[in-house]
Amino acid sequence: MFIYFRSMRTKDDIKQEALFEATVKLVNEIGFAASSVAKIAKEAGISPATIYVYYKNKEDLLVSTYLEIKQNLGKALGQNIDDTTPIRDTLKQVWFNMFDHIRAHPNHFHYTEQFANSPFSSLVNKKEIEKYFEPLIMVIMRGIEQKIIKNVDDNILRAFIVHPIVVLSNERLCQDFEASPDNIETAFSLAWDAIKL
Amino acid sequence: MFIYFRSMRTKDDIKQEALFEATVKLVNEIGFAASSVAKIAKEAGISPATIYVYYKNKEDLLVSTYLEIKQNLGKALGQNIDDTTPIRDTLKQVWFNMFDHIRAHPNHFHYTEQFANSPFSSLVNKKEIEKYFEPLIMVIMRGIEQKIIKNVDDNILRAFIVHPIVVLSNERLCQDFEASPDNIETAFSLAWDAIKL
Amino acid sequence: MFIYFRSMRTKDDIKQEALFEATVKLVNEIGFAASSVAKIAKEAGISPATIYVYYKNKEDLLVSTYLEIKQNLGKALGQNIDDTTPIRDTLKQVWFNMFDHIRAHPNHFHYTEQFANSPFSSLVNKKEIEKYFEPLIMVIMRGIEQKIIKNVDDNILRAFIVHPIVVLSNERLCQDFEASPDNIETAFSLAWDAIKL
Amino acid sequence: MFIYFRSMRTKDDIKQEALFEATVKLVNEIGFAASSVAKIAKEAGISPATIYVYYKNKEDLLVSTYLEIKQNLGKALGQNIDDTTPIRDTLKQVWFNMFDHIRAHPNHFHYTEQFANSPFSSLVNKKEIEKYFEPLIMVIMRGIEQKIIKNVDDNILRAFIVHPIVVLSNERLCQDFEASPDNIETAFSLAWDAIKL
DNA sequence: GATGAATGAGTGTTCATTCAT
DNA sequence: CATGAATGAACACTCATTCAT
Repeated sequence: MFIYFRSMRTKDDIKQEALFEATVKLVNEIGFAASSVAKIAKEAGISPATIYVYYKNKEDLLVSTYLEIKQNLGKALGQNIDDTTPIRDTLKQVWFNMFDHIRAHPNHFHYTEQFANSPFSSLVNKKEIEKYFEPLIMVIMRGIEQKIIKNVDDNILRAFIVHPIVVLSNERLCQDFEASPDNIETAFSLAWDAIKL
Repeated sequence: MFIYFRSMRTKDDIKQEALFEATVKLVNEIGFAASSVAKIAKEAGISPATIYVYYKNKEDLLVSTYLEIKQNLGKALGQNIDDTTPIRDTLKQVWFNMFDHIRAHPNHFHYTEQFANSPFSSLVNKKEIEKYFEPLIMVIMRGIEQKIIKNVDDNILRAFIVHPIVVLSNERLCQDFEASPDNIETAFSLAWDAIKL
Repeated sequence: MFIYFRSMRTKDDIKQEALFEATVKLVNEIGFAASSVAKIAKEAGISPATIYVYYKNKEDLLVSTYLEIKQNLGKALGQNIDDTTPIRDTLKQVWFNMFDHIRAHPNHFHYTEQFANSPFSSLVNKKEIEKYFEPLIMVIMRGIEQKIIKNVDDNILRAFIVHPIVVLSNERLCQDFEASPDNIETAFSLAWDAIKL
Repeated sequence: MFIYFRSMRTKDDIKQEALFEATVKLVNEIGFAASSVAKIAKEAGISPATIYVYYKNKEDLLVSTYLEIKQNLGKALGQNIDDTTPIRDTLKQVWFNMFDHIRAHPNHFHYTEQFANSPFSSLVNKKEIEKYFEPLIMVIMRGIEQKIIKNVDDNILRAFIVHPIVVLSNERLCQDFEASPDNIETAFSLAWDAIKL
């Protein structure tokens, strides 16, 4: 009976998963612009026509893949966080969560970087993406209220508490950076110095 | 006859300049992936075949355009800087130089952002690019030596003293950020807090 | 159990009827060439695969639809006709029958016009179609025998007593023609003048 | 020098002519819907990509081909006509002109029939086409004014004086009709009987 | 130096049809 | 009986690049 259920696992899921992995892998290997439908299909071991059984078109495939990755990242960020912990410790936890997640899924991260600079980028609802990162935003707001964090423009704060992680994780920008716990901790202390009052 | 030669030489330069502008403009308007040789040629008012008189191929055109922009940025960064000024003031000058340059040439900046995430990115010699930014690097090194700036990994320092400008200037990342002198000054104070000892 | 079988048979008929209507509707709306199997199936509310339960292939579906329409037209033409009525009155009755039928089923008519100019046209047996129009042909032959109608080539007679109706009913050819009873009667008088001795 | 001029005949014209002929030939042989860009290119002995050097897209190729044929037909219709000839004789001349032209270019005629029932048909300006047939229209109007031709709806008159030619020339509609001078003359006499007062 | 013409290779996408369920 | 899944073949079209002039 168990085996029956396993075999019932619809081909849907298998193919769709293969497509997701193939898409991410190919974008990592040959870049976004060069990742054609035909090549993705070949990598996934299916016919190009089959992609259109699962997705409306290429855009749908790429955007869906992006959203899934972003959602997973959002989930990972909010782990092991509670309201009772001091602001600094909470931010540090988020900081490490992000580094850990990116190191565990480097090519997922690379995919999002590529996607964000592609023409498809404008098709995703930024507000919806931001939803995934609400926990982080809330902590920062609490810090401002408690006069622990500088009360400056949101964008500026994020440029120092979020983007440095992105930059340091980006192989293209920081080719020789070793993401050791020490280095990550050091980087966080700079970020904290930047935003703390 | 002399005039003929003169006009021939002039024409060259005009064409090459037109190509540069057309390339940057088109990448800004329709994105990197959609900027085909044919469209660039049309925008520049020349035949696609003529591009191959000036550049070996499309890659050469795009990379050359990138390098020229980067070189100009490097030059702009080093302006009004001398060894006698205090480290903080020097860095602040560089910081404002960069903001001013990006605001004066927003689509040059946008081009480099697009280029950096294209498949052509890997073709440029990073070391050569870094050369353009030597003045900035020297100042930071002096700061470390003088125990004014934290003695940490290069990449980390740059993530806080260079990339925040890039992030804040990127319309996609900071859609609603107003690059007012006040905001830029504030952002610099955070950057300085991050790296100063 | 009995009811079950009944409902199964009914369902068949419903599907086939839905397919007929969907085919005609789609050809009217998007044209013959653009009417794919997938779209017809969607319009009929069934799976594309189901079409192949009822028809051998696309060609079979389209040809069958054509033949059914033609048969209905043939039946309509022969209504209210008998041998005792004078030739002219009989022809006039047929003439009006045809106009009435076309106006009652404009998209059936449009379908046949589209079909006739499609690659599938050559697949239908012209003789079989002609069978449907035997009554009309018989009247004309009687008219010739009775020396009331000119004794000329069949094709010529038909070009004046049948095709004018088709032409005048064709929206593409006669965009601004109003098929009022007066106009139809007038048109018939021209047709009669053409063929009468 | 003559040879020089001959060799100067731009490749343009040769290819464009080949494309015209290939398009018409293919539509005659396999029908409008089945005439793909690739097949037309192959028939013309060029690469599919080359078609896009001469025409904006498939639609442009097909519409241009149609317009050229229609224009030629229009020119042919108006030959050997003057205002002094009696109405009937003039119409007869036009009638024969049309038959002659269609018989001289049967596949040009077949192409227009196919085109008119294609989705591209709606893209041509009907008024512009009608311009080509102005001479014929003028003669009919003169006939009405002189009370020689019945004063009825334009569409009706055309259904009897123009379309019979089209019908009789259409192999699909009149498979076994022999377009002998006698038959054409006979057909004209029916047409005249239809429209004359 | 400059280009119009030409193209093989590729693009994303839809097609009619089959088949296991 | 009915269908979701799957696909090879075809579709219209664009690509970067070459070459004769």
